[in-house]
Amino acid sequence: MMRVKKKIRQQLLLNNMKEKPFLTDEELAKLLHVSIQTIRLDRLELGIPELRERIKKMAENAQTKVKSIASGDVVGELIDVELGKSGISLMKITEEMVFEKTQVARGHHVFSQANSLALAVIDAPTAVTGVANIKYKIPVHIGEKLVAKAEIVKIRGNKYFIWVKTRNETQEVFRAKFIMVSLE
Amino acid sequence: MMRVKKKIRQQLLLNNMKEKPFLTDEELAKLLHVSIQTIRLDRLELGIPELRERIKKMAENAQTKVKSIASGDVVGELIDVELGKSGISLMKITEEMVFEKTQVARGHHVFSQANSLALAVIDAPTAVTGVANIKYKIPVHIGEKLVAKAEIVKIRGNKYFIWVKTRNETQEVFRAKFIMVSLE
DNA sequence: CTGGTTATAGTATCTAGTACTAAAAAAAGG
DNA sequence: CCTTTTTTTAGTACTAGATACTATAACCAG
Repeated sequence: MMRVKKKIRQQLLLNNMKEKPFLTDEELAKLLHVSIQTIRLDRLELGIPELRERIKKMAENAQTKVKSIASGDVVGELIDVELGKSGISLMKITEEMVFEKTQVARGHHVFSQANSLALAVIDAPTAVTGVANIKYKIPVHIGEKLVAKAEIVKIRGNKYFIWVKTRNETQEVFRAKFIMVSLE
Repeated sequence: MMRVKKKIRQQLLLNNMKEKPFLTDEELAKLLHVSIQTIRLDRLELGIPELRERIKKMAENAQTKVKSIASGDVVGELIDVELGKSGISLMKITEEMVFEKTQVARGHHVFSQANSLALAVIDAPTAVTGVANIKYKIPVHIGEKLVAKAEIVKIRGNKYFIWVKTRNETQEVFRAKFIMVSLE
């Protein structure tokens, strides 16, 4: 029944890789009670690269990820902005944005897109959100592309009144009224 | 004038490390036109770890970072939750949350904390945000600790009316009224 | 021109592997 | 039960990218 045992061991190996990818062949060998050579054969068969390569890849991915978060002054992709008037932003709902259970997007992501857009359309050096009135009309799911449209409806002193409406492919899913305040 | 040259070279080395930390001693040696040994002496003096250690650290940081994002079902730290009644959440404003220019927190982070908390206090399997009424009272800066308190004020059918008030060390910085809708 | 700093050279050693060969052990088939 | 095949273990040579250490060369200044 070694044929079964091997498959099971390789499955265990794969699981281990996902959970803790920092183990050397030696440690893995001890963990699975086989020799180092067996581990290496298994890695070869399964196409799992060596520890250093694994770590390297993680570090590389990390770099790009950190960058994309750091440069995340704006949530969503600004498609078109007419400063002081209106703007359009696009955002795709990814795996990280949804609840595992329901695959429904966490509310604050939809909010973040709208809030970022509202901020982007203001023709002022620095501004903060003052008031927001928000309505989530229907839940948004993974994979959906959200298009948010912002329109400045009124400016009074240093206060900007902005409407943002967000649609998915077929209908309006969210709307918000912001009052943004420009500083200084 | 070798004394000056050395300092300059070490400064160059540091800059290189920041920009592209994936270079081996050998590549660095070629880049700075010195021998490998010189590079190693410099690294020793400057306390720069070897390539593999550098990569490892990046990968480790990445993992914890990814985890904290992935497990980010809840934004902020839940200190105390009385299901169906009230809850308290703590969040520290970090570098990534603020605008570079002003060091003021982006509005959606404060919102996210409140929204997550509102969701957490509901005694229902799944719920989404329906409506939110938000007021940012004063801008929040890097390093501040935000304490959000949520209170369920009314339940009508599948609708939960929740107040969230967020304070920093000294005053109230944000308040929100949520209507959350439990699904099914 | 001599002394001290800075740079280079070279060797032994380490880790976590690859690549390869050989042999032992286990399981399956007949 | 014996043979064949599969699986596992053992062992050697070699690699990259280092550390640690010693020795020597180059330079520059007083």
